[in-house]
Amino acid sequence: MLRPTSFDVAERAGVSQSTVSRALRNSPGVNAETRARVAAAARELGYVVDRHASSLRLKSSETIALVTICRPGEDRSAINPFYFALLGSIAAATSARGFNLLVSFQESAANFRADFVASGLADAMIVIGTTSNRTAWDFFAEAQAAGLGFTCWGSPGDPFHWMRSDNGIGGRLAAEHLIAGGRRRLAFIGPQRSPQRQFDERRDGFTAAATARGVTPILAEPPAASDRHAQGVAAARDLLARHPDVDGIFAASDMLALGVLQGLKETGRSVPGDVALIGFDGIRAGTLADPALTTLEPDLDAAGEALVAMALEDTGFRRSGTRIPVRLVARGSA
Amino acid sequence: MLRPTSFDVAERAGVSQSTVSRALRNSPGVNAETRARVAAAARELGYVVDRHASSLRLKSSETIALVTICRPGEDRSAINPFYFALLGSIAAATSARGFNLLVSFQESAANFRADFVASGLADAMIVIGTTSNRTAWDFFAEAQAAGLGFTCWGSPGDPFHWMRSDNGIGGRLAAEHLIAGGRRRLAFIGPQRSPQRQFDERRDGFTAAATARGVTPILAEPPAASDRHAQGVAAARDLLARHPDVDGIFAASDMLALGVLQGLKETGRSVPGDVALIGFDGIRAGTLADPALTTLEPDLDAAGEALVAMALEDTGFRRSGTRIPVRLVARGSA
DNA sequence: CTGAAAGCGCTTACAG
DNA sequence: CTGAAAGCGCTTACAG
Repeated sequence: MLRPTSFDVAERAGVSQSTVSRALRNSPGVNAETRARVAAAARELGYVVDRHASSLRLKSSETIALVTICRPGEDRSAINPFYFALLGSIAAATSARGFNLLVSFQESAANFRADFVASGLADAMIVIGTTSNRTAWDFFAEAQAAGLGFTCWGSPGDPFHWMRSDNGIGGRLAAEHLIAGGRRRLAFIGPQRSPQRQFDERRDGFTAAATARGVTPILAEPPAASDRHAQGVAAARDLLARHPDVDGIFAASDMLALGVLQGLKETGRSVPGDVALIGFDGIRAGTLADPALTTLEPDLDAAGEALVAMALEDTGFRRSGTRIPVRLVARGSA
Repeated sequence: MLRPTSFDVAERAGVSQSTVSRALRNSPGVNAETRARVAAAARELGYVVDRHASSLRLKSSETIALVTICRPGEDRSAINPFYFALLGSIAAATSARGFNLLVSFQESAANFRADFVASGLADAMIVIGTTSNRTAWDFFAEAQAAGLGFTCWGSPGDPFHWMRSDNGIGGRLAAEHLIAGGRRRLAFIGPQRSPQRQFDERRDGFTAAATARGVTPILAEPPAASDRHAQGVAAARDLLARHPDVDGIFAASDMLALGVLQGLKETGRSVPGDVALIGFDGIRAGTLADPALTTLEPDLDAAGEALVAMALEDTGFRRSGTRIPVRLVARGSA
């Protein structure tokens, strides 16, 4: 018998198929002794409930679909590790509820898909990933408009149900930390025209806090490049060429900051001696840098839990705009 | 209408439900005009085939389950990035076949699960992840024995259907590269008693090639620590204390190598000046190190494709023991 | 080329 | 507390 059914278990336990179902689902009103006999029969046969039949009947699959948007043509190993970490925390939150996680990496029209809930495969969908793939975000905006709802990390705003870090506070903490360390010639390096609001929020929090302390930061848009790291390298070179006296930099993300770090070294600057540097995201690679990267670290466990909770909320009621707390982790670079 | 069914589409298109099913599945023998009318009706209603009903009927879910074994208590962001990259390439291979990917991170008895295929949720299961969690691998060995088969990356051997890198060749390439660079006092740093064979293979390939060239490498077992990076730091300190004249190190993995790099710097060694260093895995963080890490990089696209292909093979016929090619990527550290 | 009908394996309202 | 039966939404053999 390749795959036993509940009828096979019923026969072995000497009860009806309905009783097997009730016993295995821990429905109330099943005799304890009967329940035990059914459990034993199921174990002996290696019986496992068929999830398709069960989900079809219950109209609920107890699974979350997670879409991670990538850069077109990007190697999978080049995906920003922040998103892998977020994926991991979403997986943890999902499994803590006994849910399954369906994962999909999408980058172009060739593999765009937003119908996981419509097909019954998942009860809710979460979208995370690079902010730089506009085509992808446009696709998901259309999907949302067509009724294929989802919750996302760090979105452009209103049409989406979103969640993001406490970016403004993170920016403020960065400014305070740099100024407390005696830095006065500050710069922010980050995308200024991203479709997503998070970078703007980091910049604005940083600028406001610095300005309040009498410092006006330079704002630097990183040049276009293959990825954030390459952008960081180039941005550091440009910035130092134009403003050789900069002594404190806040980069909008860790990958960008790691590039900036390399760029600084290449232009002969010591970190943190000549220039103090702070990133954002708390990715593991930051701890491996030399010097280790000081960063703003969002509480990823909270993020995963909140994303899953928000996604599972009935479509009618979703609290959009949840903020995930961030903390400054001071390491070697600032 | 919350979720239209094929009956709704049938009514709108003025055909029977069976015709809708045939038209949407591109079954042969459907009039072109009928097919178009059905497609239009489906589009207008936003109809998507219910995958549970479909899978139940077809007895195939077109999904792969991927289990990633973690260290107990390990933070999700601390998972070795090699496994995230492998996850990404498995996702790519899966989606290229039009399959879905169910992802599960497991670390202890609290969340061990191997019944994805038995429950019909997936057509096949792949297991990857840390070699250091023996409890987990024991659990999966039992599952395998109980008939819950799977394909895994870098396994202990015979009871499993496995696939791994061409570790022996990688070890040889490392030895050749170090010796060609003039190094003579070589060491291998890596687990010597791992339940998995991969580290042994890397060591043996390295040792054999070095010995053939008249060099006998020192073999160093890294001390126990929270993760590979921490092990690497400690291992470098130990090794240099005992053998101060070592001038070439091959570390069994990149995370270990990154730790060794830090340990070398802490003991005042320059890399590659005093000591040349080679890792294994090709993780992204290696490119961010200072100096960038020379490494043996497996072809992850091939690995993902092969893992999926092998897992999907009929249970009767599985070619175990496929080898994934590796290439030496020379960067700054050696 | 198309339709009526059986059946995939469950869950649960209904009856006892 | 337990059983017989309906029905979740598909796919496809069978009949026309």
